[in-house]
Amino acid sequence: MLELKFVRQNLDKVKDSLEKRFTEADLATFSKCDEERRSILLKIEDLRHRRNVVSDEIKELKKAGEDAEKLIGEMREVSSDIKGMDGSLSKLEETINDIIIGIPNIPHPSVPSGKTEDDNDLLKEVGDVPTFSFEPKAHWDIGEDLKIFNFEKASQITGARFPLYLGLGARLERALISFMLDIHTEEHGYTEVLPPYIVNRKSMTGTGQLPKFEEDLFKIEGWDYFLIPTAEVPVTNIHAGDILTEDELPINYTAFTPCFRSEAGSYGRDTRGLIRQHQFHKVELVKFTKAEESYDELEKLLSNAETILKRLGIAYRVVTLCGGDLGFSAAKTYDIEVWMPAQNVYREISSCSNFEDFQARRAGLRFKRKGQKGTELVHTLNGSGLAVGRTVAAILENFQQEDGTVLIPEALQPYMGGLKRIE
RNA sequence: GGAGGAGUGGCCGAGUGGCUUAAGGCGGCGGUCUUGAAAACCGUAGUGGGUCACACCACCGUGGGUUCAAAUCCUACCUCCUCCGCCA
Repeated sequence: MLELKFVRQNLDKVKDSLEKRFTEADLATFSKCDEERRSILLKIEDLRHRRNVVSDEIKELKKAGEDAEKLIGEMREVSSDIKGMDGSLSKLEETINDIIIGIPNIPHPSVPSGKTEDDNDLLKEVGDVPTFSFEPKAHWDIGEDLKIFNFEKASQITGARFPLYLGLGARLERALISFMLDIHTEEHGYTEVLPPYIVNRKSMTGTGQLPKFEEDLFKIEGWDYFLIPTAEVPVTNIHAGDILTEDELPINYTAFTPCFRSEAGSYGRDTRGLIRQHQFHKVELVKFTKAEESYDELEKLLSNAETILKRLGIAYRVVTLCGGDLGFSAAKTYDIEVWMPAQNVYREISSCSNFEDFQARRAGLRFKRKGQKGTELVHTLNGSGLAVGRTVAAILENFQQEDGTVLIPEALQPYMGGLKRIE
């Protein structure tokens, strides 16, 4: 959420931002209600001040044993006036809040303009795209042939877009999770956390999934709880409402969790394989930093996520998302896209974002600077490190052999009990 | 699920209608002393809104209510703790 005062004083910037994102917000209503709110607030505060003063007088009169009925009668009216104005005030505030909570973050100046993913800026390409002497198969065919997953059974158990890993498939998924967590905790200095997989409405609002994107979430019937679409939500909310000290920052967390997404509006897209599922696993990286450090930390975050693909030896590229492709809460996002030989395309496998103080303001994430009065909002960042299912898909496609077997990347072999090949 | 108890500033903790615009302590910050530090002492300091700066307003888990006046009374809800029951 943007600061009320910022929106009031920077309407042009907000308009530019909305244009860059190809989205809209009712700024006219905002301005109108904001003005009204301030004039009413002024009157209310005035009346409250009067009430405070006169209440003191009443106290004194009563103590002196004198009659205070006249003043009490007067105050009775003042109080009822206040109550009436309070009602219209909260209505205005609700309207203002509804608008402001629906305004997306302001993109960082370095964010390229553009409307769709085709307009994203290519930042770099890393690793060699493999060449095959045969027609490479799609990962769902490889996996079904090796009997390491079975999508038909999964949809029999639940429905479309759910995974069922078997044998070495399940083992591969588990190996990758440990592999990723070990690198991030032992080499990159992240603290491992295991958060709840179900969160309340407040947490979802804190990180920006709500109120705008409720249709993308699975809601628990009979509860105001939701399945998490990413570990970002519970992990960022660990410090909701906290006032941290300067020397606690930066805080780096990594968490493995399942993720649940309704994928509303994506019917017919990526219907086969592990790319787009209602349930998938992800190792997430989350950072809390001081404002002046957040963009350096974003570069570190990106490089931490890249390390996983480098160790596995899979080719990828990094793009900077354009304004139109940028997520609601993000000020800047890098996507890591992994090479998928069967489809001959790069597919998103990680998204690394700086939210600046946008989530911090919603969730109340603050810190105190040494020797200074008052508190400051922290900056929050997160990125996938990496999406596990998509990594499995990438391994299967990139390391497939002509005989249908799949070589296991050397770095991963210790996590597979020394196994070198799935056959 | 049943029965009790509790939620107050960064932390601990006092406070049952107006001498509390939240006591006291710890921690923080500034200073005195010291070669330096510690200790001791003095001072300063909650969070947010508002103002050039003051003034002023709000905030004691959350929302309603009573009252001229609410941290304090009523009410609903949330969270935590203890005991009992059930359970991976």
